[in-house]
Amino acid sequence: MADISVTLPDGSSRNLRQGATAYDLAVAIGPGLAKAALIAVVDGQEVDLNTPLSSGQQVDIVTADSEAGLCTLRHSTAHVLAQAVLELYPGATYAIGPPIADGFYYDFDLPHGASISDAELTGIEAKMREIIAADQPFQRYEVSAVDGLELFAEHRYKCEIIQTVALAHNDVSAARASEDQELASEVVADGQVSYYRNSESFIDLCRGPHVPSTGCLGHFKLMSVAGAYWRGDSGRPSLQRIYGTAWASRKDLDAHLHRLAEAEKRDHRRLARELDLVSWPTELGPGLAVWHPKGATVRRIIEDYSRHRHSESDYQFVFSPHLARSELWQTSGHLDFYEESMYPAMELDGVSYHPKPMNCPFHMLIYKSAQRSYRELPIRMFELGTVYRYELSGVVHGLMRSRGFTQDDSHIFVTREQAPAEIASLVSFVLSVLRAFGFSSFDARLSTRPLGKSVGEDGEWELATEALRKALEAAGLDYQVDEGGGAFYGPKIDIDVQDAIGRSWQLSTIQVDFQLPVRFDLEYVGADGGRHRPVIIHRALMGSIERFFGVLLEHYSGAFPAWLAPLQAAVLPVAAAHSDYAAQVVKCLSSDGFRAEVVEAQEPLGRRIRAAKLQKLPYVLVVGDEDVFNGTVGVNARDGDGVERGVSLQEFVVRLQQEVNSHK
RNA sequence: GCCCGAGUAGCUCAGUUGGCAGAGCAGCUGUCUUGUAAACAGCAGGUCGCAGGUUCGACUCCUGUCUCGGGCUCCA
Repeated sequence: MADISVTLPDGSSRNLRQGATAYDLAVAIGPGLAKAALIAVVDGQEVDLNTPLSSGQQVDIVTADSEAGLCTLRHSTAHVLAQAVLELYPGATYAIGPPIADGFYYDFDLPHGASISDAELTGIEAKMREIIAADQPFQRYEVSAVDGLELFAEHRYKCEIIQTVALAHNDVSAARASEDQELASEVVADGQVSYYRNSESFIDLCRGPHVPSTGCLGHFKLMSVAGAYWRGDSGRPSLQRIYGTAWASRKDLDAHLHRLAEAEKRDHRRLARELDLVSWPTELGPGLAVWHPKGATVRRIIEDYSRHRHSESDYQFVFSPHLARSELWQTSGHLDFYEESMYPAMELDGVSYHPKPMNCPFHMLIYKSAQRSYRELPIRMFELGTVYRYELSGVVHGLMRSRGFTQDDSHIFVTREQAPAEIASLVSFVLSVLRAFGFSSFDARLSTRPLGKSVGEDGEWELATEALRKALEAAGLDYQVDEGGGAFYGPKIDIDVQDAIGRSWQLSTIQVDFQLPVRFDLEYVGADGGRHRPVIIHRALMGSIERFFGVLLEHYSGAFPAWLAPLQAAVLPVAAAHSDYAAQVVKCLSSDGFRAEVVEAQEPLGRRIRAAKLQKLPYVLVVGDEDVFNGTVGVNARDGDGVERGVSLQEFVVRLQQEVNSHK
């Protein structure tokens, strides 16, 4: 009876009748699996469940438990979204709708440039639920590109995709190098195109696979609507993009929505206001912030720590002005490659000046101020240098993306021979400092030469790129390669940290530069008495102090560890009679270098404690009659459970000191 | 820069066919003198982002503009 045999992931094999599909296999394995099955992976390729199997194939039945299954679920939900929108908005056309992290989106073009408002999402969602309740099958068809063009004749974006794919088929190498890979992956690649039919009236161009029917879907929510350029190109039409999230179960969906709510609570812009750290008066303009005393205290501690670490590691501290003659930026190459991000020139006494977008040229001039010997190298210059960059108005975002920010910027001048070892030690220095701030998970990215927008010789670029690669490998960091993502003057490593809720933030960057030494004609005298060109390594560790502060704020959700907290302890007298003693406690703490304040007994104790808790202070110390008599404090720790009465002041000081020293 | 959305008291937000501007919290004053997450009462607080327009009359409708938010593109 059984006339084909397939292999399962566990290595076992199973016999099936001729013509059996992947779904039949799932049924044969068990009813639970058959019910949960979404797609199959046959010999490494994802296919629909109704795909017939043949003998000798390796078959894996995929459920929503796996990443691939979840992606399919999201992709299929995107199709249902398209079906709903096309039904609800006659004349609308659709572009692409891929799965993304946590969900999916679909891009639409509405007739007469109409737009969809957030309020309309409810109606679209309702229509989607109707489609899901109807349990429509996703049926796959394959046709030639020519037939595809006819089938989707009314949908210009689909036609464009088909044409792109047809073109790619004619010239495979061109397709590989082109930006159209993502589009090509929408359909099959052998000159045929595939599409799916859900109902009489709805088809969508798609490579697939899809879940068997819309009834497999349902745990989703439409999140937002936004503009997006067709194929990500600001020169092309702007489409309406609807974002949604979709999960395998109600529970997963709820958990995701809960995470989003938690993330919103940690938004640094919200916390900055609630904790009185930073504000953005509109009088200043977009992307420009002022630091209030509490925020400034945290910032000062961050900067002092940075100075301390740099000092320990043989950096020399330098300063430079905020402006320089435009010729300097001409020499450095910024006006050729970076001008669109620079604040415009200002004329003074017939001379043109630009505000600085980077600190490097100044450090070049410092290097050049004397004849340098190989004995001096490496020279490591460090500056907390404030730079100004013209960021597009739509991208400024609190402290994370601003128009004025301070870099913890270093330029390290080395010989070619010293470069690899220096880079390797820089990577470990960077990681060590980041760890001191409580980050423990990192991702790195190696960015290579940007074609067309860079200077220098291929050989130099390769050498530098290799040195960076080796440093990453030596540090044991996982990294991805961003082809063409380098700066105009050299390749770079970027290091991202993951915060407490798993989000990634780009902070550190290490960039090798063979160009600036040439542009500024930098030299050193070698052991051979000859003149040689040094190599420069640009390095920002926190990147921008502003962004770093914002990331820390979100990472800790505003509850800074004691060493960073703007106020470490509030001292609360139970009644006015204990006020003098509270002042003594504060004086004692202050004299040991701690940050503490009395909160006088104008308000009931409970209210003052609540206020201190809302400010997320590490410690609230309550002092009453017993404490005055015994020289003790009542300790209410932010992270502890309950309160401790009668702790001697000395004991508390020791405890706080340990906490500060350990950065916990 | 582009698409969409939003700007009402320090903060969070109500405010409909266009007709005198509202609440809670915060602030101030007074009373209360308090032992671990919100005492009580009163007061004050506004060119409804800004500028035009429509209207007898605009927070409300229209236009422009600024700022903010979500995206796109870009990036530390």
